[in-house]
Amino acid sequence: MDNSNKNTAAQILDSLTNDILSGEFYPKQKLHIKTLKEKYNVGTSPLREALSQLIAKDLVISENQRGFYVSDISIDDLYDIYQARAKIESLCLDMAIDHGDDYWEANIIAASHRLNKYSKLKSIDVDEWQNRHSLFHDMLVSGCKSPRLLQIRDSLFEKSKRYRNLWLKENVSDSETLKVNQSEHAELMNLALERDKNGISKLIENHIMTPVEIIKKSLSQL
Amino acid sequence: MDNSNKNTAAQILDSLTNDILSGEFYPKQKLHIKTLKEKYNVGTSPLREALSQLIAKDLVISENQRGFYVSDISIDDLYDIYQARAKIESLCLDMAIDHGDDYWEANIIAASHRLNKYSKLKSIDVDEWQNRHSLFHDMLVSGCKSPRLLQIRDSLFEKSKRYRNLWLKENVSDSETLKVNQSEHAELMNLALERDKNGISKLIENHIMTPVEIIKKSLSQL
DNA sequence: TATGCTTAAAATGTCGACATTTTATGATTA
DNA sequence: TAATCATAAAATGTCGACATTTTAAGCATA
Repeated sequence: MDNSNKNTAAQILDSLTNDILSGEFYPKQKLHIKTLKEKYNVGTSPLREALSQLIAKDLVISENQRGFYVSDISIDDLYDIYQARAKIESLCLDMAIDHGDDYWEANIIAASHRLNKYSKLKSIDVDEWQNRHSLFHDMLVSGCKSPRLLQIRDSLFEKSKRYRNLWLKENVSDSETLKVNQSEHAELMNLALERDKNGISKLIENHIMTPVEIIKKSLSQL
Repeated sequence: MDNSNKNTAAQILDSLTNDILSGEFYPKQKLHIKTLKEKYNVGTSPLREALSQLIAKDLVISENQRGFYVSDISIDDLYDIYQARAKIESLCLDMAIDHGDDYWEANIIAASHRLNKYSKLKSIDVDEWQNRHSLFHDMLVSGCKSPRLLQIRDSLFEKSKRYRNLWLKENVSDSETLKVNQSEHAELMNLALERDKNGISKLIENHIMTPVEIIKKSLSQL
């Protein structure tokens, strides 16, 4: 957020990441050094440093002497990422139920309330809904005290954003979908508070996998 | 392995990674640009690109204008990484049991045989044992067809190497430990072939967590 | 002695230039 | 016409220099 304390490389990393996730750069697109330098008004070094980090994050691939490319997307990858997300989320919830305390419960209830209220509005801003939605799920898994697993969860979620964007635009305003979605959130909260591992495991995997079919359709139309 | 087709940055990345994992650079050590340039005989750009990738892999941290440091290790992190590894490995095995076919079974049996034979030798080369051991576990999870989960598994395993090295030197030659270890491997194979998810889940988590206590001791002596 | 300030040394991060490799263009030949 | 080769253009990857920031040293002051 606050770029004032970041060096050029870190700032470009943010911009590039955002531009890839949002789809401004399309999959497999060649990323010409010269073009990027002009676009972001920077020199070679910080740009290449940012690209190097994106390579490690699998958002960019490179071939020696042949430059950089936005990594590809595919239906297989879509399915794989969401599948992995579902399993990891389930794992985190499992551990959260083991370790969650009163504050964990309270945070879930509060986040649920905020999401609930907003979902009932007539006109919904996608970004705001997304914030509240993310926060609700964050609170659910926050009881899982494993930094590494939560980090993996974050990184998978970030990767899924490229696909997720296709879904959000189409469905967050669809009230029928939203209603189903919202009842699942209520149920998730109940199962968490009841510490029902098996129940929440099944539900969360389904919940996360829900968009996949819709995204798959959008994808095959491209 | 074959560096001929890699650019300087990629080569240094390998060297740096290895030197950090092996402990040649100790935790929290300052990584002076100038020193590294002389050590690896390279210029600024490829060096900083390699460091950038190590940042993304959490092996290096950096503060703007204050340089690069080897990321720290701790008992908490040791525990967290191994815990995460145990859970992910269990998850992969679960999926492998769902999807594994005859070839999967055959590969497990073959890898088990190779590990078995080598473990019975009087003098054991740590590297060779490590190779066969890794391959056995690789075969077990290979039935899990999720590239992302396997990638996460690899990355966690790499991170654990910094700690694992402390254990290996002390215990791979200890015949008593090795015997227990070996019987667990046999049991893992049986459970996989019998498709016993619950059984293998418990065993693998224990198996992976075994070294933690020993490493913890080594760590607190440092 | 301890604290704060000034100045010098060292280190970081960025830039533009250059050498090398790849790609595109166009001519030559079968 | 198609294929091959030579040449020119473009792009990549590396280097060393330079500006900026941080750190250390030395000095003065309380």
